[in-house]
Amino acid sequence: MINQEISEILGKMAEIMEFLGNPADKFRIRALQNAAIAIGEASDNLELLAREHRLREIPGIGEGIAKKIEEYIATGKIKEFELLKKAVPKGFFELLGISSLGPKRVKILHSELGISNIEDLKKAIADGKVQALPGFGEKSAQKMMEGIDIKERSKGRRLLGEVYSTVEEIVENLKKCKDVLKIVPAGSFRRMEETVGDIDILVTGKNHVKIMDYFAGQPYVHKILVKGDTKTSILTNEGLQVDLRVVDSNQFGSALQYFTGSKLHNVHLRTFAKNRGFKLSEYGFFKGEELVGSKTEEECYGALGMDYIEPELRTDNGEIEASFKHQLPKLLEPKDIRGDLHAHSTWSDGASSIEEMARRAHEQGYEYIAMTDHSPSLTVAGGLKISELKEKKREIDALNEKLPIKILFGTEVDILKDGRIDYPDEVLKEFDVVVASVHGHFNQDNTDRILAAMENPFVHIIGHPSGRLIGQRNAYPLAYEKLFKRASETGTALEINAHYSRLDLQDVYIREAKRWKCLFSIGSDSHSFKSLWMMQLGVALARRGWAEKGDILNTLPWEKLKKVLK
DNA sequence: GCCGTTTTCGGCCCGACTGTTTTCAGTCG
Repeated sequence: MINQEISEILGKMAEIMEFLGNPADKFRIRALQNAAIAIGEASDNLELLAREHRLREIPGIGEGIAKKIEEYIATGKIKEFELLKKAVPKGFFELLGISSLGPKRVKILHSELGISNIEDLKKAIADGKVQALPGFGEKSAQKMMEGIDIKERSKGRRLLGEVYSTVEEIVENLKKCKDVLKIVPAGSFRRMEETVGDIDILVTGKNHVKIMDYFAGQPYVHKILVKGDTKTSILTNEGLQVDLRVVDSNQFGSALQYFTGSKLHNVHLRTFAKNRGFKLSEYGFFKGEELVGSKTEEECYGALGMDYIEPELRTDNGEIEASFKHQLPKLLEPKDIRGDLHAHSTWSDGASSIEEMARRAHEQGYEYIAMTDHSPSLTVAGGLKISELKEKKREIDALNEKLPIKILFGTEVDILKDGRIDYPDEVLKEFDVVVASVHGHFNQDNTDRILAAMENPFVHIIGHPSGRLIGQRNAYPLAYEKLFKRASETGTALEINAHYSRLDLQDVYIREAKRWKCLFSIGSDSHSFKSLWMMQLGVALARRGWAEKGDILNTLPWEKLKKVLK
């Protein structure tokens, strides 16, 4: 999305300016960095904001950066960036990607040894030239070689759902260390961002050294990157970086607050607090010299006169002000979910039978699960022909007689290229739940197709509305305002697809759609009973979009849901 | 370059770890 592109450019501009090293640019650099992060996490599409001349509503964006953004939207380029790029060696950003190398040292390497890319650097280290530079030594050369190795091994940020079980395993493993009292994963994982760069884990315990030794000695540790009394960083065998921080129990709250971030949330919170005479750090919240909060996060926020802010909201998008005014939403919680409204079975492209799916759903505490197998157009996914539906219905009816959970007769139909649905109305009306999704023609604006689907009285839910696959396929262009308006008018729910590769709608749009009073349904899009747990990711996504229980269809008991769907 | 319960000027979050240093700069989060 355009936000990511612009965020990257602004960040790179800051890096180049640091490289150039003009002292007068010190705070300009910081402003660019702040803006880059703010845009990366902004809950609004920049193109949309620019059109309405509302760019400066994003904290950190002023007149100068707003102009640059408008320039990029209009021309696809930022002139100043094009000029700055000419001032750095070709492999500059590649070199910066190496851990332990920043703009200052890249500059020395370039001016002293003419190093402009990773290959040059490897050679200079092999020749012993880097080690001989003032300020550099044998150790830093070795660090750089390790940094290159890590860069080549790691695949960048990973999907939340892909690291989920790894984090659970590491937490379970750390529990076995008898010096550890409390363990909580922090950072982007706790905020449930769609991707995570590394994993931060916070523990409390008396004997810091023993805990660090225990952690560093585990079989999943491939390499120790940093090891100290309060922080140890390792690389797992799969190339995932895990940072372990140890604090005393009485500092758990302030430390958890700090290590949960986001960076922008913390910077804003500290500035906010500083203006009121407080000083915040991971060791405590202080008013002057007096400690006013440190044991729990509630105590810390409370000391500032604020309500507790849920981790998913800590993106610096108005949550600090809302908390201070006691206007935060009461967020949806996992226990509010009574069923799953999007799941597949062996009837189409799933790996589990309806019975297996239903049994696991019951174990998760659900009252119902909708079995929404594909429709005929999706031949690759074994979509059901009309003639097969009766048999599937009979199976569901039989299972409903013997299982302690209600199985809903559902379907995920295709929205065809012209907006029609690929079952006729007299077939559609037999289903309990109809999810309508776009499964083809991704490279066009699909607003009209989806609007047409919403007009169909038998369509209850628009599945994965934007069609994106994280890191693989961009969302197709959509006029979101039109969709939200019509969804609200027709009572068509928008899906919050919980599958970790989709997470669609995104938090940005959930929040926007909520302003239009749209309804949502959360579906795991599971193709196996083993995937039903992904509902948690969908709940977290909904929370990141400020959604409350009343916004979500599948918080309703079946008897009420049935009426809403009709 | 951004921002405002002290401000349209004068500040800009705070600390750990590392390596190369005799007191600190660079990097990272």
